[in-house]
Amino acid sequence: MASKSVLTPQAEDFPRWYQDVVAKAEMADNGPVRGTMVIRPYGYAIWERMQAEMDARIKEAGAQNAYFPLFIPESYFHREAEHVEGFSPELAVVTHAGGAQLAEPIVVRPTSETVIGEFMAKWIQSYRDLPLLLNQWSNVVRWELRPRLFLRSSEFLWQEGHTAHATYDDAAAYAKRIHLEVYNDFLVNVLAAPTYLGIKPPSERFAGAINTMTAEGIMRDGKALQMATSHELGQNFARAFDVYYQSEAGQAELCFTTSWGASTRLVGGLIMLHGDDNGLVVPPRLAPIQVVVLAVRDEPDVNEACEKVATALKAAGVRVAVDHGRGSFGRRITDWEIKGVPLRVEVGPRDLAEGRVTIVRRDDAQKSAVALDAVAAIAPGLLESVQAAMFESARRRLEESTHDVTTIHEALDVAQTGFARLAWSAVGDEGEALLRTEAVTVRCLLRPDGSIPVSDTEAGLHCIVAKSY
RNA sequence: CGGGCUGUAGCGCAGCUUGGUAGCGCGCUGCGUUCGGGACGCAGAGGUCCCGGGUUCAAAUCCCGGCAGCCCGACCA
Repeated sequence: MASKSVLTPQAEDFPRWYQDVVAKAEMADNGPVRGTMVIRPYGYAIWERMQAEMDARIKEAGAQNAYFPLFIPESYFHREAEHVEGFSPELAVVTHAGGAQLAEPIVVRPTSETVIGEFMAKWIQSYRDLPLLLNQWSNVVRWELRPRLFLRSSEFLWQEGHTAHATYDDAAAYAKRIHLEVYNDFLVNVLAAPTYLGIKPPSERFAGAINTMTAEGIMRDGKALQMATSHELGQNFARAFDVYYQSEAGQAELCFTTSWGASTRLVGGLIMLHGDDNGLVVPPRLAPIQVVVLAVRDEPDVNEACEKVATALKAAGVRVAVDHGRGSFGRRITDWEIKGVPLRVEVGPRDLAEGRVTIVRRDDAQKSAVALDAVAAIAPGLLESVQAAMFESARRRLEESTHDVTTIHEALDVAQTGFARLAWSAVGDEGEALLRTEAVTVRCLLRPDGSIPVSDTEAGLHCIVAKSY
């Protein structure tokens, strides 16, 4: 009867806890090839919810979905010097196909700036064709040296947006719009993930970008995770792929491009941001299953009441699952807790005799007795309050884990367990080098009021320094 | 690519020192009893002991050579 913990406690061994959650919540398995990942139905359902929420916001921002090939000619990568230098070490390259060696090796895309640049050049003729706003949902391959499920797999799923604009200002404004209206809106309102929004220092920029925006979240072990990123590519890729347009004045002008992405890494972020010693905790607006209706006993009366509650919840727009399977009640509770379903409705003969059921919140384990007929009316509001409480508690953790310091050495100290915030001018190249000796990096630069700078050369910038995934 | 470690049932491991019938826990199958916080009994299924070679009457065990994986660093959505 007595339950010992199913998962390794976070405080004992955080990485082990993470692996336990991924396995026991049936989210993913390691694939047969090193670093690859099999995403199981529950993990994929969560990703599909992320996709749906982000896709709607991307379309709202005016971008259209398209699809470009997995295979890219190797020569494309050599057209942008920084890009090839940055990505070469992690490319998977096809040298043989159809039983023969290929004349030119084919790269399995690590990202698609190059191939999309090639086609932008074809499609853009006039200023009337701009801006061109594209997005694709795809898989990409990066041969990482130390893979971890969801956080850093050799192959991962993501969306990558690619846009072309007539002016620098228009490109910069669009990249920022995506960062705020797609990513931050999703992170705050769906994932309940507070982050620091800022720009990367030059050393951490995307290979080929002139400016990279990031959203840096804090995980429960105090490490940072980049949750999404938006790049201003300037004219670098446009120049490499001849993306010109004819202006109103009839002149040939080079476009300005952007790219931006969010990946299945967010699933790993979800686990480490909200998860506790009992498993995953999924924010209600994200959850593929928002409420599980649980029969205490597998008996006709109880099952009938479960179906009734579930039907009412569905009618109220709630995503619901019913569990009147066999097996002990305790075991089934534990399983649903590990999966992080926000609300559990327990239906048992004892409560039922009084016309009641018990509702249990996943986030704080609070139980309340509710009239059978009132569940559907109460649940939506309760889900919203769980959502709000989860964001608030994550926001407080972020705030309490961030410490203002003045020197690099203090920053190093703080970064062992959390985030250090200090003047960017106090860091410099030597400071960054020193931080690196302890696996600490500058996560982002931001203005004192927390807003996103235009460039790293702005005066008076702060920076966030931490260990990261 | 440097340093440390490990390959035995689906998963986690013992057995190896001292060679001799392949084991334990969890999981899985069947039946029964259970079910308000990981239930229990009984009966079962499941193995190229990472691969190749050597020593030996006999190798999971000893020797040689491969291969794979994990952890720590450099890289990274």
